[in-house]
Amino acid sequence: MTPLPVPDAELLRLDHQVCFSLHAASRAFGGVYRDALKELGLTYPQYLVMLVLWEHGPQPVKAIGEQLRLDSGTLSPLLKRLEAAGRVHRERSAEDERSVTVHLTKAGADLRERALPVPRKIMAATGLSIEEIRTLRGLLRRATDSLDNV
Amino acid sequence: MTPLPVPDAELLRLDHQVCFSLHAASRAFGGVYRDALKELGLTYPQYLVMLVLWEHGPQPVKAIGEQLRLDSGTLSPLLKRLEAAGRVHRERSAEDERSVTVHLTKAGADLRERALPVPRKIMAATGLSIEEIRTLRGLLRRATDSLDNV
DNA sequence: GGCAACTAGATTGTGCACAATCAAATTATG
DNA sequence: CATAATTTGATTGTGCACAATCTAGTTGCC
Repeated sequence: MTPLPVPDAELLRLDHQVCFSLHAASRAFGGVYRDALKELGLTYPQYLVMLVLWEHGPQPVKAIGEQLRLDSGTLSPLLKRLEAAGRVHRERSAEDERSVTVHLTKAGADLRERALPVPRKIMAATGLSIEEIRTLRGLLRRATDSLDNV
Repeated sequence: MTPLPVPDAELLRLDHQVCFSLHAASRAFGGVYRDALKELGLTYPQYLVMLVLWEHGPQPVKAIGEQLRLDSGTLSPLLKRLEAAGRVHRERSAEDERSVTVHLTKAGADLRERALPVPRKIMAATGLSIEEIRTLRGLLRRATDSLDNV
């Protein structure tokens, strides 16, 4: 079968829909997380960093950046704010002095307890089923992998 | 059937996946758009504004903000940059002097021609089929609508 | 050892997102 | 008409994203 040709102008309109949907969704999620995280004193990207540390323990800035695809220009000031807030401690490695290892403080580790109910709130707020969330995550992941290899 | 109970800790890990997927996808799209738009001299959010103007013609800042869910704190400086670049012209309305109408300049309107091939490039770069893109957009839209009503 | 290549972070500068606040204009209401 | 409430943008301040550049430390190779 021959696919129907789609004119450029049509695609421009569809693009409007798609890229806007993603942009809007990203900010809508951000807004709800912002509210949910306010009482924990975390911003959304800070929460991402904490999730990494809660799950995988102390690790260098480099490793955090790779998992979240963030560079040092974003992470350095973010980690300094987390450190100023007493959530983490940064420590230059003894073996390789170029490397800085980020540890949770006691307060940072304790914060995990209060973060536990957050995901359920968010998931409920999306109005999507677990199955749909899996589908969404799968499509996003495939798109991201593909886009990253351009 | 009774759904299996999912422990909080499990959800925290899933949350890691979901919110990170969205965040990463948003930035992955952003990166590819950034490259595609560089030669047009537009940033991604500026492109969103131009899409709105190309599609719906001159309109007040308020209307643009509603369509893109952006407030004046974001739009005001963005529109000033677009105006400085000669893409748009801002004009205070005669009937309601609180309102500022944004018009395309000739250069801004002409830019549409060069933007036409962009969506096809992006769509190809995602590696998703048209059908999958529709599914993705649908899920994002539903989640966004739901999240906005929290 | 000595020098080049590389790596980890930090810094700087631009632009976006959003909350809070303000000014000016318009509309509603008594 | 006069005042209050609302609406539209602009401004300010904080934080994130990212490119470009820099420093310091490490590794490879002769």
